[in-house]
Amino acid sequence: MTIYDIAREAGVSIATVSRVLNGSGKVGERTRRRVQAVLDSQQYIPSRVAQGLASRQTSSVGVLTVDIRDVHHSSIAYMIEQTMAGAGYSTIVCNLGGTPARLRGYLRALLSHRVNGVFFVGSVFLNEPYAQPIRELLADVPVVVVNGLLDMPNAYGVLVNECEGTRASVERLIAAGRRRIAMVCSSPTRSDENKLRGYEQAMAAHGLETVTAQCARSLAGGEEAAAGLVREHPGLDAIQFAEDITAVGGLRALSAAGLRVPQDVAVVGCNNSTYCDICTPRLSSVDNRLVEQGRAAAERMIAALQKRPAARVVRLSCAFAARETTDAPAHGE
Amino acid sequence: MTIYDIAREAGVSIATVSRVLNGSGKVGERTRRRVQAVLDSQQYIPSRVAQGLASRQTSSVGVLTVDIRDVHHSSIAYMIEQTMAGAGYSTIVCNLGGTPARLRGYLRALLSHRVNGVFFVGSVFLNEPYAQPIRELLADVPVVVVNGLLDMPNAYGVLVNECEGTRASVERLIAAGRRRIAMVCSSPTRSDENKLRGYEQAMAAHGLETVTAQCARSLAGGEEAAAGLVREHPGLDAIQFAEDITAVGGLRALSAAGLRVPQDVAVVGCNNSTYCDICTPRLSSVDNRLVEQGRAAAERMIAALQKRPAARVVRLSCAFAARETTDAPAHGE
DNA sequence: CTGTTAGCGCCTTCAA
DNA sequence: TTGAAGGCGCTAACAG
Repeated sequence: MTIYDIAREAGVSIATVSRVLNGSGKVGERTRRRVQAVLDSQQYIPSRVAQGLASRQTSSVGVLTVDIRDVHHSSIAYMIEQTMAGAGYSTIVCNLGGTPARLRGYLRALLSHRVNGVFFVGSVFLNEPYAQPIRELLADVPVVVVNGLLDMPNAYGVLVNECEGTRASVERLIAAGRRRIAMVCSSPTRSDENKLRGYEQAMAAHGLETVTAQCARSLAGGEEAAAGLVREHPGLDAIQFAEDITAVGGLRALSAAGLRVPQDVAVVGCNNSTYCDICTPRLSSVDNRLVEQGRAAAERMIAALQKRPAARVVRLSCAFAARETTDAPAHGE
Repeated sequence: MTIYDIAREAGVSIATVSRVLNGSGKVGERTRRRVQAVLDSQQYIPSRVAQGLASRQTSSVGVLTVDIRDVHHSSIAYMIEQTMAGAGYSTIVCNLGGTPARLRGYLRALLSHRVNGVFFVGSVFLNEPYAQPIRELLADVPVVVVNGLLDMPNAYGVLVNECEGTRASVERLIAAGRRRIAMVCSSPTRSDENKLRGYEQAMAAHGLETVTAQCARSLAGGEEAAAGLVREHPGLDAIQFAEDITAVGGLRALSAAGLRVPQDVAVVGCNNSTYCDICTPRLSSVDNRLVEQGRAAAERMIAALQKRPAARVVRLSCAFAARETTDAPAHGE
């Protein structure tokens, strides 16, 4: 079924069919209705492939993510897909894995599909080994990084103030009387750098000594890190983690070490994921607004695709999700 | 940059360029090398859009899922994407949500993109409100259901023996001395029906009375269900859940009711997801092999795409992931 | 082994 | 307002 078939049956030319199909150009009311009737009765589905070839509009976008099994990434990808679908775009998802090795391949695939835009989920993509191929290959389509901004003219970004969010979280711990607070990072990204900076600022503001650790981004990683921390820093009374999953691991280690949470050690994660409600005790977490990140990214992309003017950067601020691993807030919060 | 540009620069015709591009037809070694050189130097990326229009091979597939944020679905989608990518296909994902309302729209979008195949993740798609539009619209491309089989000639499926897996799990509980075992289902799907059947078979085989409950597919749902169960069935000593997430909720309710797990009540989930290691105590779970499901589905699709003969159905069997919410296995396992 | 030539299904001037 | 005609970039006979 092609527009030729429709045109013949409606007794018009394909140009007219095309016009009613995408509401472009002037079409007489009568002919429009006649054509539309045929369109409906035939259950006609236009070929985006042909449309794409002729107009360069493929109505598709690509989403590059490290691993969609990660709740963090899947919730952003979900919002992107839903929002783009609402605007008539289909979403191609790519799971890159932990290294940039397959990045070029995926970008070439997306380009060969002539996607109209590309999303990058996560600040890893700001690292040079990723950023370089991106700048090199993606000069002609809008690019939006979720939680970051690439240095290229066609790039847009949504930035979450994780530095401030973490600072506020640590300030909160301090306000609750915690003094020996450690921070555990788990990935070499801008995002983690910002969180760390927030932690350092809060500690510095109160003249407190910092204690930091690095670990693998996994339950076991967080477990090890926390175990090491409490072993080497006996008086520790709080730990701020850069990820919920590592924080959950931390919870396990603390429990194993005979420490009570939050009485002896308070714990805070980051991402405010489902994990927070699943672990015991329920994990308090810095909420970096994944849902809003995803939606904002998609909306920014849509604006770019429609060449609507809009800010290059969308800024979001974190919230704090208080649960059971931190002290109840002081009076008046 | 098109094959015309390449052809001109290499001093050959576009047909030759096309041939070396997809290794079809005979091409002299010398010319092949010459063309290839130009291809490389120009960083040429063929347009799958044009290829798709000319050959109907778009090198893309669609994945319909209820909600990719669900770990269950995302791990299958992940495996599908990775496996398809390995075969040169891009994956378009669609999050349908809990009702079939938007199904037709998504199918039309996929069809207009002329995807070469479609995956359905989850046995919900076997329910008639879903199955009907699928049969109606998807007669011309291979369709594979992950954990189910649709009744149409071009459909393939991977089936996990969840009935048997659940039966084995319950048998295991019985072998450990449990007698008053309840089962909690959480979605109106074939999958849950099978699990329930397995439970019933095991109970019947030992002349035990069944106790079943239904709940929302969420932490709170499982929590409520378990709370109700222990309230109304005081002697309960084990609960088999159809999902990890509801089992985790159950854990919370049992703890709140002052019951110890597994001493007083043993608990088993299903899916063997990351949740199992995050909750406390760690959840034992029926492992329905999500990874293998995803991979098998993709491999089945690839076979269909290449018109390679292969079984219409791939059958997988469950395993059991023993953790802390069930008794240690009896000697000799 | 290589080139010529139709399409594939649709968009988009340009005329009428 | 409507139609005719030339691409878009590539594949696939069909000739040579």
